[in-house]
Amino acid sequence: MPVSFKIVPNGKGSRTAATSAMHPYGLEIIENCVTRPHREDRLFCDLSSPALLRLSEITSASSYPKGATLFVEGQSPRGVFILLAGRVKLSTSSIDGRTLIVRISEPGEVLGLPATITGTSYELTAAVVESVQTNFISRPDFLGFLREHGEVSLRVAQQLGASYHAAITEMRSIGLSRSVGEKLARFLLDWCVSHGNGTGEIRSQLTMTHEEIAEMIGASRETVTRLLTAFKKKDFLQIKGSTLIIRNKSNLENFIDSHE
Amino acid sequence: MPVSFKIVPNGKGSRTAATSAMHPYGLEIIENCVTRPHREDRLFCDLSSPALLRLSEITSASSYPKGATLFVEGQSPRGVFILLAGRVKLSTSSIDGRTLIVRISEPGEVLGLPATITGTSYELTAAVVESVQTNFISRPDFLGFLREHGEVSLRVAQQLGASYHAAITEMRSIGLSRSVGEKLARFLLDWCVSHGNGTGEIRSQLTMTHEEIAEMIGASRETVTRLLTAFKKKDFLQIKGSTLIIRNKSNLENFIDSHE
DNA sequence: GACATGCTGTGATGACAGTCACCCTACACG
DNA sequence: CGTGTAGGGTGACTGTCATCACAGCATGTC
Repeated sequence: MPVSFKIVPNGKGSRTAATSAMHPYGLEIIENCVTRPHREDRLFCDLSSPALLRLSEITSASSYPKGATLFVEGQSPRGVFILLAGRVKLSTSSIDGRTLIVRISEPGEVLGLPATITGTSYELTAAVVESVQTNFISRPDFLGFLREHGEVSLRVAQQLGASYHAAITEMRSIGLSRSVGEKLARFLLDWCVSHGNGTGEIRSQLTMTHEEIAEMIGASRETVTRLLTAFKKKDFLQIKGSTLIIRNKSNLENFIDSHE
Repeated sequence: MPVSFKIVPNGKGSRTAATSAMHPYGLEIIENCVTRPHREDRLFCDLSSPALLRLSEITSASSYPKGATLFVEGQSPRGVFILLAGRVKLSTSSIDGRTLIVRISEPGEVLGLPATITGTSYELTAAVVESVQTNFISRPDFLGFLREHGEVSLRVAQQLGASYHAAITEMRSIGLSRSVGEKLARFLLDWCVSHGNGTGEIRSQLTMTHEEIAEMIGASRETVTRLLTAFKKKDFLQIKGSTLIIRNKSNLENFIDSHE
């Protein structure tokens, strides 16, 4: 299967266009890399041409519908998935079905990297929430590639470092909050930073159900509902359809600080 | 100052044989380090001699007394610390002084790696709890070393992957437990796995105060005290001085499962 | 249209655990 | 030897939040 690797020159590139645009084939991550510098997706930008060539040989594209799972917690690692389009929910769960959503991955991210590198089982389950297109690289191919092209290992390490950082931040939020309200407020502010429209704006699409939010912050669905209405009453925010508008960011921040 | 790097020979792999057998594709790092599978300290075993030589040039030894801090959360990364002796508490804290202990590091581990690799600020604070000896490598030296010796980057990546894995496990435990009792039980069982005497024994030194345990599992000191006495009453465990004896491991495990 | 299904909103209830308050012991240290 | 400090133990009280239960309100589907 022919796979092309575009190297996109530095450009402005509206962020919304980047995400909504479809990525039929190839590692257009490169494009995302340039337009969205803060994402953890620099794995394969700017490689030497032999490396890119080899990469194209070991990469295979595939798509998955909503509801599919790329891999399951505990499985031994088959390889890495480079997310080209769609969104994937990374979660872990206990025996009784309680679930903790660790992250919602977006195009440009690489999934399954830690497990593939270390050889230990996948630590999370990757479930498709919006149908996705991926480039897959099998573990043997990937490890071979890293050995041949040492430069890439460093990138991989950086990527893993960033993931670690994110995990610690998440732990802070879950472990150090006094109340669920605090966690929710933190979550909403974080969400607007990463999914807002660029300039630190306060309006963004909230594409999750209350249930899912609850699973992200470790609370019950009802509590999330109640807290959201409480925030609305206090005029911290507004919700129109799936659009979340933070009306009073500093109040929300104060709310966090006041109880901590 | 002369610095020696011990190269650990292949050990007899008892129950770890299963895991190490799953890596047929080279990258023998994991296999090489069969002896203590749970420690993340493989970074510099078995390097080529030029690499070792270079490493000795950029490494500087230093010691710190109890109470000292190697680095503080939020600082920009100066470099990595290789822990030779002593123990270090890795924690994060909120503005009001509440603290979450993420990990107690032991000899062989490398501290500050994610921040040094990514260039972002240290995500944790490293405080000495038992006076330590370290080998320090400054960030520029370390990055230069990685560029020169590509093989090492892969090890670094594996180390980071392992750290990520540990962080996720920690998050699971904190985020998915229904009660504090559950978290404590999990913590105690984990502790005995990593600090027990080898063969999965059920007796180990518990070198932390109730306060510190509380900070590890995100609970209050009083609750930890009460739960420990409750566990004693139920004859799950015994505490003599600083020795913890799990008297009934399966009961403790059942206790976890029953409420989950 | 009838029906099922998924999401949101809300009340009542109760348990868990954090907080405050205090006491006790051990141990270091002048 | 007294005194200070760090750690452990316990009771009383209270707030938060999970749980159950059910009721609206969309959406899709037959």
